[in-house]
Amino acid sequence: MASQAVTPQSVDFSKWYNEIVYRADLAEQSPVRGCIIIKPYGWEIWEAIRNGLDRRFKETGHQNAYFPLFIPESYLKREAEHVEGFSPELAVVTHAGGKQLEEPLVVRPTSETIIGEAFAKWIQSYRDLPLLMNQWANVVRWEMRTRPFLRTAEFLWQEGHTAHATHDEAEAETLQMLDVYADFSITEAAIPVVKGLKSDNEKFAGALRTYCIEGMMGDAKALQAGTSHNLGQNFAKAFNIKYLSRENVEEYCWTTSWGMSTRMVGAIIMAHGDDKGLRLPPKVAPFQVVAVPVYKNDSEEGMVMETITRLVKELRAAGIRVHVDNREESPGFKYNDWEMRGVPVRLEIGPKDIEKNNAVLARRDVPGKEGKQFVSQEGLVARVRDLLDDIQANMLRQATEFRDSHIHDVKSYDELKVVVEQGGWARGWWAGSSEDEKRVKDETGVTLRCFPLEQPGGSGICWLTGKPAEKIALFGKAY
RNA sequence: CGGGGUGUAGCGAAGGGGCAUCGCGCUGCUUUUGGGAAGCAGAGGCCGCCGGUUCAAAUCCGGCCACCCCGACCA
Repeated sequence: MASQAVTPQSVDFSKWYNEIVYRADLAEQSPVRGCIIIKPYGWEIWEAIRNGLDRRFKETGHQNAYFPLFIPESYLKREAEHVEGFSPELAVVTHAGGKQLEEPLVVRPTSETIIGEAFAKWIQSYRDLPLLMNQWANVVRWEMRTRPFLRTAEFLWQEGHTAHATHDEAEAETLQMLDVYADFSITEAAIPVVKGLKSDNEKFAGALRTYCIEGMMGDAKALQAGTSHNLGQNFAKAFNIKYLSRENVEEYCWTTSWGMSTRMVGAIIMAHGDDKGLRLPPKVAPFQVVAVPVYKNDSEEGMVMETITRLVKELRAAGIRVHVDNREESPGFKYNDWEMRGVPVRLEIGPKDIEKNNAVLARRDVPGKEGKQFVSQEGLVARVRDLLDDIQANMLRQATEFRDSHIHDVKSYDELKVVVEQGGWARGWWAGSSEDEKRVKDETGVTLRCFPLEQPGGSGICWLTGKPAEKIALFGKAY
């Protein structure tokens, strides 16, 4: 009866996830395998993510621009590691205008190369640095296995691209944007992500270092929700991005790139959903409040709708996103429907409430009668606003508690295997090679998610190799 | 690309040579409505595609295509 925050035991996520995406009307399948049609309700969640990020980008001095969808194949080939990393998943255009093209065009899987080409022209002097750009775009990666939002053949994202005079400036930028992602995830998406450094195995093709934020989903699996790369001088050298220094010496730039995608919509679904459906954090919810009228006949309908219209007007004037559900369905149906769609607060108004000048508020994050309260219509706006804040904070708290109770310290391979069995992340001292990582993946299915930036200090013994280790690493199953 | 499976109404399924079926959903009307309502009347089909066998094919045979699940890639 009572609906709990999701645990691996309560929901079969593989079935739950797709069903919820489609039933909640976030998206539907497209004629092309692995692509999705994002429907209005899903799009508005993405827009909330977009707005949250874009505001932060402006605050950190980045400008938006747009670069072409098509990239000459030869561009990709200029950075050896980059082309090797992306080749298997490229979509390539060979014909256009009724003719075979002289050089095939790649549909961008990411834009480092074409933006690098532009940067090379734009940057002459140290006075042009740093160059801080961002673009909102779609990219295509022909993945073998896809899931709506979490991994689609085409996805939407923002990709930031910057150029700097020194390694340290580029590194500072990389870490700053990682902080931006973490701040957004925690304060708006209510997902307590871990900031970390990727291993060489998992880093971006062509990068010096890749940082990431990892979130724990409701099934205790890990999802990389954003990445920030320090590209070193690799792309600068491949694309000839040079500047003349104050000392009149020609130098290669240091570049960065960073991105967050529509995968974040999937992260919000997976991190917060329960067995009744979605639970959306108020800050990203398309509708923060849904008003459900309750009435028996036309005269009651008139009275109820009059009250609702008045209250909704007040709520909207206070900047709260409200939807009025006046469909010809039973109230019970609507309650379940909006719970499934994850609306944080439901406002019920019926004749009995109007008699007492009351309203009913039900919160999505607290299940059943516990979450339902009868309140006066006086001061409703302030009450709803407080309630939304409380829900936002409570959802972050729930997700944090869930995450922390599913991270386990391990000192041996056997202990790690127990964690894999139970579900969760294993945290332990790590001093292993890429081959060791691959072996662990083959044998258990878990991968090295990241080296968290917050390290306890000191040193220890690697749980696999027994070698002295300087760093703690997180291992977990990934999406 | 390997192994397994499925294609019949918008969705989910039954039917295995002889009128194209059922449930949900959809449309209309009526009664309902404080936690997923009910009755009546309707609409909706290239039975994945191409070929073969047959008086007759959704059904049997051959080929093809698409999609799903499990492995190798990934924001």
